[in-house]
Amino acid sequence: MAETVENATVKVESKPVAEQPKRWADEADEETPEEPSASSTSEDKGAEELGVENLAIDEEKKKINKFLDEPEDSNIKAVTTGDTPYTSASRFEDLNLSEELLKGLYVEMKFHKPSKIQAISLPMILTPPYKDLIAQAHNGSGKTTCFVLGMLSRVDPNVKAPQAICICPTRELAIQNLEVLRKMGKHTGITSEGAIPMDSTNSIPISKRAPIMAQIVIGTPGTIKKWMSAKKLGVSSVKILVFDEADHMLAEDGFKDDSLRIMKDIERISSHCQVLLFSATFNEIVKNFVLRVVKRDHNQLFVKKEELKLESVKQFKVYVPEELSKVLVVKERILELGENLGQTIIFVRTRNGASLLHKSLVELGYEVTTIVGSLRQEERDKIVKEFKDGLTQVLISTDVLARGFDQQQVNLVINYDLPIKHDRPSEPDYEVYLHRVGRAGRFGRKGAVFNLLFGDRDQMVMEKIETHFSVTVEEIPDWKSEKDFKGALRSAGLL
DNA sequence: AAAAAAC
Repeated sequence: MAETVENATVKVESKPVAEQPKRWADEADEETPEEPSASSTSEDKGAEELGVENLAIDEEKKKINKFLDEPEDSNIKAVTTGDTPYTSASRFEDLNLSEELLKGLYVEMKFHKPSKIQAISLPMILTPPYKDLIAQAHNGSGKTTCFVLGMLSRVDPNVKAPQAICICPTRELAIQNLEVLRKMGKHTGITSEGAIPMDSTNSIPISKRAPIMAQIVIGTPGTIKKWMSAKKLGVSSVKILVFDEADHMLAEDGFKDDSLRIMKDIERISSHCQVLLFSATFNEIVKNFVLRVVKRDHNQLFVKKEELKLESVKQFKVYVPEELSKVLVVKERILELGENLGQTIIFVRTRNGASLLHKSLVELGYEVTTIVGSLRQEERDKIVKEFKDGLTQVLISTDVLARGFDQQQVNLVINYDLPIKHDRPSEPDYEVYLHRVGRAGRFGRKGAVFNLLFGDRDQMVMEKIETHFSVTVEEIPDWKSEKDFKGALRSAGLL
């Protein structure tokens, strides 16, 4: 009951309604609360229902935390091992944060209260004995705040040495996380540094640099590894190690080797290092591996894959008669209609595809920018900055931006190509699909995804995606009909 | 017939 009152006060804001970001906290008000009986079942029964029996945790110590004070948490399942009790934090004040950090949260970040995942995970992160944590939560639900706040809070401001390291899959994500960290930690005086590849022109080789003194380091695996082996990044004081997009960081075809190497090197030198693994996705294979990577006594938060889709983002599919028709759909339907709907990201499968689409749209008179990993570093930074500053409306991207990229004005995502497994092109890459969808609808905002489909393979891949996430993706009957597209945007709440 | 990082 207290929740309701609090939410009501939270909603008072001076911003005009149209601009006001929709928060998960608001979304929760509209959900039907979980039936009381469901949360009062015995623990054993609860464990079965939650599907934790196949998780590699100490059976004797297994314990389910239901967080009864947060009924809207019904779709995040918490499993703790050991006897440490955790209480969900309904307010940031419940977390013993410093005044400086609270100021960062309220004044700089303009947060009111923890989101679901923050309420559950932060006590787990911040309570001794600082157990490892594997945390899954919806796209745009505020995972970054969990680990950034975790790092800022656990760092001792008086120790002038690296104490927290965060590893991300792309330089864009590392930069973004560093920006969040600096904003949130503005009043704390805690120092930070980005360990990301630089253009050779304006960078000093690491061998000639002084050792890193920053208290928090956020970067990409290659550069972190390089700094460590060059003995410029000392890890003896590191007490918290974060993997953002952890499923990808520990996937066989991701950064598994680098990540394990870094983790082992740190844990060998720094004895009590807490490891945090965050992502919106953990497929079964990665999940099973990840559970073996963390220490025996750890905490877990997972979401069922059927519940991962974002309710606020409506998905559509449209069949086109030939591959080339996709350009026309983008141009004549989506871009012309989408002009005033916020920003758009168009995902393509290959760098070459990105370049071809870019040329076509520019020839047709559209202003678009394109980002791929092969661009020069400063060029990448410029394109991302322009998009984040709202100077560009439409961004073509490979999967370099599929994960984590946070731009609240993105309302439209176009899958120009569906994400597929590179070794089995008839198999969708479900995780990438979900991450791409998650670029729209940040923090519960409205959004739409258009999947452009050509041929039997696309149809099959799309069907598999629908089955996997138990979602029906509405078909737009006629790719040439402006009316159909308008109807779609209207039903997505964008028009 | 991939993208990412970085060698």
